[in-house]
Amino acid sequence: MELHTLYRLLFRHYGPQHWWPAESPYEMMVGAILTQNTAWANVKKAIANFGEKLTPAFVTEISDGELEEIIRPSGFFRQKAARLKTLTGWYARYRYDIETARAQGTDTLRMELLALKGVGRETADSILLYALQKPVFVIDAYTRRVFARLGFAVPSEYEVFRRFFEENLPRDPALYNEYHALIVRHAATVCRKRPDCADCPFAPSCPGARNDD
DNA sequence: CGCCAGGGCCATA
DNA sequence: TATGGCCATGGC
Repeated sequence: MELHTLYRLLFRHYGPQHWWPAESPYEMMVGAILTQNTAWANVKKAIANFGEKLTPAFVTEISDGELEEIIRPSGFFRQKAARLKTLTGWYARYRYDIETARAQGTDTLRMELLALKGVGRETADSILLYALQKPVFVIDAYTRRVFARLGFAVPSEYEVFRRFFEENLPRDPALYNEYHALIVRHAATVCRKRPDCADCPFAPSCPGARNDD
């Protein structure tokens, strides 16, 4: 089954997902840090704790301790507070302006993000795609799980798996955006809770095997 | 109760 | 390259 065919099945089944759920590019970046190995419900609590003050200036100015208390519900709050400071420091290079950052080349932006302590491949790629609208396909645990279950030989190397998507799909950020969102929607809110896969959009292609992660 | 969630860093072999 | 320990909260 081709990648784009699987995308159409997901889209037909779940419809548009309107990702990333954030009111600004900066809020999106913050969410990318906070959601590291963390349920989104906890991230929402942390983001809500910012109130109307979720801005680069605010995060830069408050103390580490205060920031930690705000994001506490998202877990790993000490390291994540430090990571937010680091990421915001990077954003300052572009005067906290998403269009200024976006004018920079994708490869350069990716290298800069990966150089930050606390920003790994998935976080970097999420920011590149969802905040900067760059054509980068995001790989996460759900992507591996879903495609392993579909019978794909999922590469152990992140970059290899990412290239697989980017080389077999049109170079379209909007498509990558929707595709990844649909994978998460499928894996996190339906497939996981219904092992019987009675209403699986991939049926009968998806064997529904559980020994895949 | 235990399990685990939209990772990443670091030490170790 | 590939594991394993660690970080922490909250929903189920």
